[in-house]
Amino acid sequence: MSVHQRKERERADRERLIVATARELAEQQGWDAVTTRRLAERIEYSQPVLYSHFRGKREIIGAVALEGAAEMAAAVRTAASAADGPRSRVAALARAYLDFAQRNPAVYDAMFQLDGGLAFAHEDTPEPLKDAFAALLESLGGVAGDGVHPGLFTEVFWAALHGLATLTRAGRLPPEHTEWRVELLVDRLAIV
Amino acid sequence: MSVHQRKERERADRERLIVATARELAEQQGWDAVTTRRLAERIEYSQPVLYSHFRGKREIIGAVALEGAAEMAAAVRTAASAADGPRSRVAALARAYLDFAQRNPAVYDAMFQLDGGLAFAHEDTPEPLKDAFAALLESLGGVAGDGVHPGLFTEVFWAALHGLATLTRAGRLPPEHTEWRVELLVDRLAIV
DNA sequence: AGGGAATTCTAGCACTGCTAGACAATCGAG
DNA sequence: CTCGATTGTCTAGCAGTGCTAGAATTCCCT
Repeated sequence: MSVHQRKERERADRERLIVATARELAEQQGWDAVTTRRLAERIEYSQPVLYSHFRGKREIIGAVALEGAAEMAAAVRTAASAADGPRSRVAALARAYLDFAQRNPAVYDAMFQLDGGLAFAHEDTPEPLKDAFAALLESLGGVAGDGVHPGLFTEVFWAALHGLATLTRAGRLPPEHTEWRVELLVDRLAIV
Repeated sequence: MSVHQRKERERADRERLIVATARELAEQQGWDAVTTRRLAERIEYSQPVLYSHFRGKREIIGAVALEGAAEMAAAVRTAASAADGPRSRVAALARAYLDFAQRNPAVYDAMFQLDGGLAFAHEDTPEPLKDAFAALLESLGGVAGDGVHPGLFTEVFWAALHGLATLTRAGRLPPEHTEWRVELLVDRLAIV
């Protein structure tokens, strides 16, 4: 019985190793460099081992995305709770969001840019994704303004942050005045 | 002399055919289905012909993106000029933008999601891209509000639209209340 | 009509995600 | 402690990708 448990533990360890290695490789050299061969070589197993843990590359991306969602939710909550007053809390949330996207570009891609095979906006959406949205809602729901549905407001605010994050990182927006853009966004959208 | 001209004309025709076919194929079956082999087969030439017109697949995507940028600029200008009053003009612009993204998903991907090898926010940015931004600026610069740089305001508004477009299309936002989101965005961001 | 230049195609490289089937390690029963 | 069976892992390969060298063809001009 104990042998079986040990094996399961080792298997779970290896699965975590795969996800962590994929993430590391993606952050270092981009997702294009994350091939099944390179990934297998880095974890010191052969390719087919990957397929005994995940259905395919897409599911590995999905696993990185879920990990990232949990971290982002935590980062956003931490930043929001450290601020006082609704205005500065929203601003802190926005900065934390953009900061996370900039510091973990590959993870952010896994979450929103690539196909990780994850369902969104359904009841079968994985818990970490729903929780990440909930983390935004907690701080944003209160500044939606009268008669505006908190969820809808959060969606719009989130979309704006997402747009800033992706356009900036893709070189579509000059990276200089990021802080001013955040200020403008918070000042206009949030009703304090 | 005239023979040479005819050849150049035919060559230009073929180049347009390549771009149009790539776009068509991408809209029909997604960019993943646009392989050099399939594309070559559809234009009834062999693969290497593609490389006598473009450096590679990336440049073909870039060509589709430029075509799309020109069309989007036109669509935005048309919608804006048909509206009266700054408020409804901004709303019309926003709807036109999101409408374009929804109706031409592959083109929108070529412009903003994929790597078309295009430079942004530099002086060597291709003209159609600069003009598309200019089209937004024309209608948005006037509602930036006192003391807010029109270009910066346009960037933020654009980012918000881009976020809505991508998150909606990727299934990250439920497609229902799109119109409400637009209303909220325009009401809050634009100062009329 | 035929030499020369421009154009196009055939065939192939190194790579991708993924998998069937051969092989090796491990476990439980006698 | 040994042996058969099960589990786990690897080797080798498939069909596909973007891209290119060099052969083959077509076309133009004298």
